[in-house]
Amino acid sequence: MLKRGRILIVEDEPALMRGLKDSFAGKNYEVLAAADGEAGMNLALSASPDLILLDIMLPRLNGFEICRAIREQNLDMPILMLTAKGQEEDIVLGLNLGADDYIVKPFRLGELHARANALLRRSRKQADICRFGEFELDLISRRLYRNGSEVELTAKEFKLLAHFAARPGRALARDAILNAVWGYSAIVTPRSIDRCVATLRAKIEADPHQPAYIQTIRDIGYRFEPEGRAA
Amino acid sequence: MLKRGRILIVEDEPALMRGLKDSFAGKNYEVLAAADGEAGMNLALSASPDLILLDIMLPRLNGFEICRAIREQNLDMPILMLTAKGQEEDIVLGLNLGADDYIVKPFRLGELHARANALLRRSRKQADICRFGEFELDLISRRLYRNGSEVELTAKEFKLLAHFAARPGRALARDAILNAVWGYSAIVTPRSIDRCVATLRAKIEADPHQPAYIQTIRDIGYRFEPEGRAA
DNA sequence: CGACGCGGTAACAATCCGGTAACATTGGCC
DNA sequence: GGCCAATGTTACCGGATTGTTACCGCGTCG
Repeated sequence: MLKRGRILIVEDEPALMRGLKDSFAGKNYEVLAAADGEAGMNLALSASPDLILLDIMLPRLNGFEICRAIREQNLDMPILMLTAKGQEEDIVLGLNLGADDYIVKPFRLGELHARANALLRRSRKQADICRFGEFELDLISRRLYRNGSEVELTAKEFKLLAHFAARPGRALARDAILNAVWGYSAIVTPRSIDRCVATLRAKIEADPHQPAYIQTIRDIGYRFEPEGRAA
Repeated sequence: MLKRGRILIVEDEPALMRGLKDSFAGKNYEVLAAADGEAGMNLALSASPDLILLDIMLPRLNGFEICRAIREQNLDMPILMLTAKGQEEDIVLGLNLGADDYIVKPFRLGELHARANALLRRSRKQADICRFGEFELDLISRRLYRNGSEVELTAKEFKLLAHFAARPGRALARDAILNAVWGYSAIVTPRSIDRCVATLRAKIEADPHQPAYIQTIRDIGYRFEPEGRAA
């Protein structure tokens, strides 16, 4: 059955963790769990969840540090802080570090779900089908069509193109792309990205030497132009 | 002075309205105010604010109805509900109707600001454009347009121009520019900056010998005049 | 077990800044 | 008006960055 989204829960108290896990799993979310800060950080970076529920007082690495580290990596999944620390300074600090919402224990489960949904709703902006030029990228069936006929993509190519298509017109830094598509821990040459872009261009560009969709910005990275190059 | 964003406050209690207005205006937001639901709805539709602070119990049209109506119009500015109704059902209802956050009176002003900032931060990522003269500098797509047609810039030129555009009308010392644009540790001739300014002028000035935008201040550095030279 | 395809690295080629140097010009100051 | 310092201008070169090709390891599937 199709999941509504992947949620990472970082919480060290076993009872609460179990409750959260069950309640979100019961609502048909895919749940990832981490009981300490380091494990949470690793999962956040490697599993690219759609939402993170983040406790603050955690062993090894606290929630504030995790939050800042995630944002420094240019990852922008929503973060909902979930903690007993209800002082205004803590709330302000958490939100300023890049959290999107902050809820104080003890909380009502219904409210938590509603807040989680609100965050997911907003980030889920991305439609299931992206159209650009004469192409259709179907994120559900993971297929790309050009004027109705399929263009076969490899897994990496698809992920990269989906990343591009979700960020039309924006200048994307090479390292940000590497983080998002390859994962933070991937130890790959910066050249891998060129290579993947090259194969993608070969498949979607009319003239790969004059790319209309995937433009390179020297010294920066790439930019995806859904309407093709205006020039 | 450049505003950080346009906020619409819909609140019927005059004292609270005044407090909110002052506190946001003091933080350099542009504030729109509405004292009843209908006025709020009209402003939401016509003024396209970047954020709406929405009371629920309002004369004429309540906050829930406004929220739903806005979302039905496919407007997606963030909505922060701000109300004395702290029952879980109300919170869940508000969030499910399309609100992005919900804060219960009495609230702490610092928390409200932090939450408003968090919402703006997320939605603001969409556009960051500096205008000057007939130019538009898009910091997101990293492009410069003159009357709609693109002017190609190199990485250094772009960085330099962005630096200028962010500091309109100010005399900028040469070494300060070097620090900011080249980096504190760059070991370059002071002439590099002239060179880069020269290429920039060649691209944006009508007559590079009579620069209107990038003026040199002898013995000091340069000054960027967004409206062109008054003389 | 072999073939194949994906995805990565390495090596090479082409390009493109961007820095320096050298010279021209300007402007201030006496 | 002339000298000097600061800036504009031009030409050139080196190196970093990206495109491209070739190759290889690994997992999958027949």
